[in-house]
Amino acid sequence: MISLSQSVGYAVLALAQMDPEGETLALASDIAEAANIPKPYLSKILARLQAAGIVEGKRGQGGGLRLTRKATEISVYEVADAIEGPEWRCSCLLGIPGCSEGKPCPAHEYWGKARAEIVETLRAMTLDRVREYTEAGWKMPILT
Amino acid sequence: MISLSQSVGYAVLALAQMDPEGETLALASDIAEAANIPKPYLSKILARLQAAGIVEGKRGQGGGLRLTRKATEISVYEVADAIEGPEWRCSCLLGIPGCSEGKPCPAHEYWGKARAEIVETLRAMTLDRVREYTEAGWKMPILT
DNA sequence: TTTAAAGTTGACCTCCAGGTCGCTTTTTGC
DNA sequence: GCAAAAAGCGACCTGGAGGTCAACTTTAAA
Repeated sequence: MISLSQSVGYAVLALAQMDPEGETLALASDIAEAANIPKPYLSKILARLQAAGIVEGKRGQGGGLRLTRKATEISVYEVADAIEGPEWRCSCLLGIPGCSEGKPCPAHEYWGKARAEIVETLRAMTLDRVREYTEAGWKMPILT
Repeated sequence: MISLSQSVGYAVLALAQMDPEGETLALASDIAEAANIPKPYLSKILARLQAAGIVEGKRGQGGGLRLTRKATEISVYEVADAIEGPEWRCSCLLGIPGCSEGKPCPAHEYWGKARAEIVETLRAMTLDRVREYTEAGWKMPILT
């Protein structure tokens, strides 16, 4: 498998459901339903996003969650950092432990360039871009 | 993490240790030592490579393993198929279950192109190319 | 024919991502 | 002040990847 973790996908989709201006509050349960994410699991994801300062929660009746910045200023790159930690950018294509600039694996040079392009794309992929897809009718597929 | 599994890396490195002409037999324990792979785990990897017809084992005293084809004719792509199954090529960048052509996720189009390039590179990355690195002194780093 | 060298196999262990549950805490409206 | 509504938190379960072990089978050399 060549991909980010499922949790990052959930996080991106959840954030794309929220008010792009970061003004009105959304309920965690509404987000979970809209994005088709198990509610309890979404809580944990939101906790990480909160720790990273991407969302802000308000407790109590009438509470909810909102983006701390506008959707145009939040990238998938940043979300991946918040969920997986910054190491996700440093992985080796062949999964070889200890592979690094000093001890490059046979695929290191190629993968370094390809990964840099992917990272750049993810940096440019902001939440408002993702919203274009979700607003165009895309729904998280339901698990079997 | 964006990478293939560690097992694929082990498999590639193990194969790169063997006679590129597929003639002389190599001992599993020698391969394990040369490539710095836990011996018992290597056995399981070799079993899969054998099931895929990439290597051939000969039992008994004086036995060992050899490539069934020349190193120039075996690609990392093929090895990944043997170890992970053919699904590794179809994964979604965001790890979203059910993402497909019919139900593309917001990163689907971009990732489809990027993945195709990666796959092409892996197809062109044959074992003899990998050997160039290992012969140039590269060693699998030792785990802590 | 024995024996030691080699690969083969299945059971088992550990760790982590993904996922679930129920309780706790905070806040608002009445 | 109290009850309901919301987020927050910690314990727990599950499956698969990575890894280990010991027993088993095959085979060639002595």
